[in-house]
Amino acid sequence: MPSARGARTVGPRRRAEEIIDAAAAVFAERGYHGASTQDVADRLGMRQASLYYYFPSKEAALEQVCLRSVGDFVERAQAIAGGHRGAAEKLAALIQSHLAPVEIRGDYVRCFLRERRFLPRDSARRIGRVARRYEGVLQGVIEAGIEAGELRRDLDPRLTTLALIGMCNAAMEWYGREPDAPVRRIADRFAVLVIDGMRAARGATPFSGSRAKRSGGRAGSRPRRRIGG
Amino acid sequence: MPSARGARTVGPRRRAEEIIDAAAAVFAERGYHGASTQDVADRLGMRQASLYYYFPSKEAALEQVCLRSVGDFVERAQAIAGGHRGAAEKLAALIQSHLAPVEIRGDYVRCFLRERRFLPRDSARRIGRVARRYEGVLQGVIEAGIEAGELRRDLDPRLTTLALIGMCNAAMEWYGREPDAPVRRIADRFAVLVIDGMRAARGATPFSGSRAKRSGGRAGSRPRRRIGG
DNA sequence: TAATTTTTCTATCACCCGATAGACGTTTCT
DNA sequence: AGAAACGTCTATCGGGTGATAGAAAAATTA
Repeated sequence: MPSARGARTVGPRRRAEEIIDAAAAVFAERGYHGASTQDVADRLGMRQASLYYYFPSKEAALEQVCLRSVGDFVERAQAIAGGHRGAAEKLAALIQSHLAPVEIRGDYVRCFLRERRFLPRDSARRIGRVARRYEGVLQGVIEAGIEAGELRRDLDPRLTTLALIGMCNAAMEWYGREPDAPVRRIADRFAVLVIDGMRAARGATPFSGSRAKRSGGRAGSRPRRRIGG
Repeated sequence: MPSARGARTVGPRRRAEEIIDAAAAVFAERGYHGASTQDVADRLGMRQASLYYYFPSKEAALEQVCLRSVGDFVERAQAIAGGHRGAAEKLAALIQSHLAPVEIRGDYVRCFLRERRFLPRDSARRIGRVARRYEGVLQGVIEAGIEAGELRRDLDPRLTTLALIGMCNAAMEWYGREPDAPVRRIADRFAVLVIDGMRAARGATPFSGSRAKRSGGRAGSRPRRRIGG
């Protein structure tokens, strides 16, 4: 039975992943700069210096965490976007897909969202590219939906994409603290919320008119009443 | 002419605010733990030790930043919520109000959003109370809107509130990097996006059916179909 | 079992960080 | 002008940090 020194509790390549797991957990909890390599080592029951057998630097560990976090996000999104369903359905599926990892990879995702900016320039750029590609997939679905007449023509695809992603990312923060909010439920509610707002109006008049107002009088947007459908 | 030592460039109480400004900027850029008191001092052209004339600790500086960030958020929200307009209008105004500080207080707000969790327990709790009160104001507007029949009855007020806030908070992150996206425009788009999704449907069919597809009879909450109206 | 490789350990370093103490220049008050 | 308060400085300290070097234990291979 292995113990004390040179112990190997698990398979050969598996140990490295355990260490990344620990790093993700610690970074997510205390923040990259707030966490020390000692914290990571403690969580693994090993010595701080031993970590450097697996990683050349703390930054490299963060990079690994972020890379695994980003993982197959893009691929899954592309798979959904490439399907034959309507834009609304695709978006609902994309929301579900975006939110899903919070359960089993919450630490990774949170770490990515909050600590990615501390990566060295090179890896930051590489990861940034992936993120931008992901945004592009979403935006593509929205643009196609507009083109097809399924979504409102006055949508700003870029802002809508960012709104959607931001909303989901925010959920990563409070997920687990909110009672009665499993991923499925959150995803469903989010989908209804924004997708119904994006749908091409059937009979109703969009809220548009009231927006750019406000310059004249008081702060508020005096809304004109909607004409019932 | 004041210079070198003991110089006072500005009024008596004003200096402290300059220092908080610098702290906010530095904390926002590098993160609380990633930023050193030296960084703050550099930005002010003063010595690191001199900061401690104004603040007993780095944590105290962070607390000040967060307190000022939270500022009059709640009051402004309450003012809007207390008005006599409809829920949709109030929400649009709330979005605008929420987003507004990013222009002149971006550093503060970003610092609050990202670094608040590193505050010592006591101040974290105090600030947490403020944040929760703010959420409550928004949620109250939504609940009132539902009650009044202006907003969809099947909205989850809590999740909707969090979605709204999360969407806006996310914008704080990318604001300034997105071209052609002044606050006003973002606020308008966001308002259209979610508020139209929240409105009590007049003719349109909600999206419910297509969502839960993919579950194949899984645990999830089978979304109940809305009865139109 | 002996040799080799893999993994962990001990020991240590150079550095930076937050914080304190006390001197010194500046401003304000009387 | 003299005293008091204010604001900044220099100097320094204890402690934690990321990282390196090399010994040693465990696992693997021959």
